[in-house]
Amino acid sequence: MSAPTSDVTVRFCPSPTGIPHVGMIRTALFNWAQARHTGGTFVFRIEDTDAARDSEESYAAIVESLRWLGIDWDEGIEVGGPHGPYRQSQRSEIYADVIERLREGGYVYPSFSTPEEIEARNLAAGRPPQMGYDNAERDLTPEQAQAYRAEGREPVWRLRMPDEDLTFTDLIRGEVTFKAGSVPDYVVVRADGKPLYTLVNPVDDALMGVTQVLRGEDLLSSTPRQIALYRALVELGIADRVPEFGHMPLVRGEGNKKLSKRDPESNLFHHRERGFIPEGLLNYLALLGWAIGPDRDVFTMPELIAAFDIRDVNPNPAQFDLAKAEAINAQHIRLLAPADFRARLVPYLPGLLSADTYEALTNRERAILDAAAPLVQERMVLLGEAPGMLGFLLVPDAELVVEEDARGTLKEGAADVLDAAIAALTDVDEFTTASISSALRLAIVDGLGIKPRLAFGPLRVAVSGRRVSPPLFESMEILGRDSTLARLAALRTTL
RNA sequence: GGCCCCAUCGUAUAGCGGCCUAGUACGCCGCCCUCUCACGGCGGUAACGCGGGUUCGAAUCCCGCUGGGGUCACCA
Repeated sequence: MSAPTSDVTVRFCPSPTGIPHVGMIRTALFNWAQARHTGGTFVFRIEDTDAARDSEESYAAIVESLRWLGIDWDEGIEVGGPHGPYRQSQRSEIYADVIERLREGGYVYPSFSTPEEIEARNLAAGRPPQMGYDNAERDLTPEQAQAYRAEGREPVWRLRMPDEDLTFTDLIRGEVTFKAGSVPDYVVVRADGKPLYTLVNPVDDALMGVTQVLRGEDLLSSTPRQIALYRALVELGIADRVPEFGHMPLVRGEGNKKLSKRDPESNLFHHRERGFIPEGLLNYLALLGWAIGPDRDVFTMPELIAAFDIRDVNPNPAQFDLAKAEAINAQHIRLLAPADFRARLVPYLPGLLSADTYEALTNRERAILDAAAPLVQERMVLLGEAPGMLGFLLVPDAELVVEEDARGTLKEGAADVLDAAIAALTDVDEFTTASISSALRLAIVDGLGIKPRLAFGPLRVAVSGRRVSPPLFESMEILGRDSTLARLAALRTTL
């Protein structure tokens, strides 16, 4: 967020409906990366022109998402800038003025047909009903318009589309041409006078100096309409130029449909709750359509910024693969500095800790985390695994739950093993990992002649209540002698 | 249906005319390490949709086909 060193301006302009979607975040990420790579400006605008669907909750969630991920913006909501306001719901006067100029210039015309009438005309003419508007009112006379108004009809306003082929060079796909006549004149102003996305999006891009429009492929087919409007804005002196466009591939879900908003995997917060860290999720999302190099797929955001160029993005759709995402996340968890990792664990241990930040914890809690975090850092894929991995260290002995599948692993000799362990650990001088290890090996492996693999299973179950746990001797050291012995004895009495 | 986009292992990708008997990562399958699980190490499985061109030479360029996707609102 320093002064721009290039005139590249990109923007992220979601409409605040629903929960933040990973595809939407990927769009924000690529725009941000493009701005940061080029030294340009990243604008964050909100397209809330649909009062029926927009919500403040959604707005807040989107802002929170970007903040959590560390995607910052130079201009836009909350931070302001020279082209504000950045919420379209607050820009009505601006649009009213543009609409007036569009009318005066004859770029838009009133259209009185209802959707039903349009469909009826298509049917009557033997055209498929999906063909849409037939441009029937392009040349309505003032008298005809007056007649409609006399019937009490309020028109929508449509932009006159050019009658020739429309071509542009997509930054990701190269040259794209739409055939003349394939895009009908479209509505830019509702009957109630309120502008639509089709108008405000290009208008704001123009006013905010956007030079590259980078968005999802789902908007590719609306590009000719935007370019047509843009040309009008240029002629009216409202825009200096038509921006470049780049259409990013869609993020697909299982199968090959677009990742649905209904799918939990599309929900950014779902991933956060499960314990994705920003570094991991962002890295994975960047991999959907982009690669940093031939034999590498783990990288940091500074590395992404250094290497990113929207022109290198793949045009083909990418499937969201949770397993791969988790693997990438696991790698980033391992890359975290130990203290950083430890601190991030805290919010994922609700109910097991007395506070939700490391600093606010008790000394004992901090000591446990200090010792235990390094033991689990390379065993975790998601921070949400923390309660399962560390819970036994934070719970009073009496409240330890021995899980059924863990108890199920106990064999005949378990009681003898526990007895031998209790005896050995009672006598051991220093209750440290090294001495615990040697004492137990001496007593059980050597003493009872039981293979290590079988010797420590019952102890693990007794101490952690689970089949899988952090390293056993280290865990015992953290618990301390009293707690360890209490747990061994507790399990012993149930055999 | 019209328009538009896309096409390399199951997935994400590298490849931008010869370095490709196609590389990497995830996944999967073995083996090693090992107190569990991970980590790490070693090995394996697996792809250029099809057909025509262009070229000395094509995964790479062109055309067609096939397949998939997106979009056709007074939503964005």
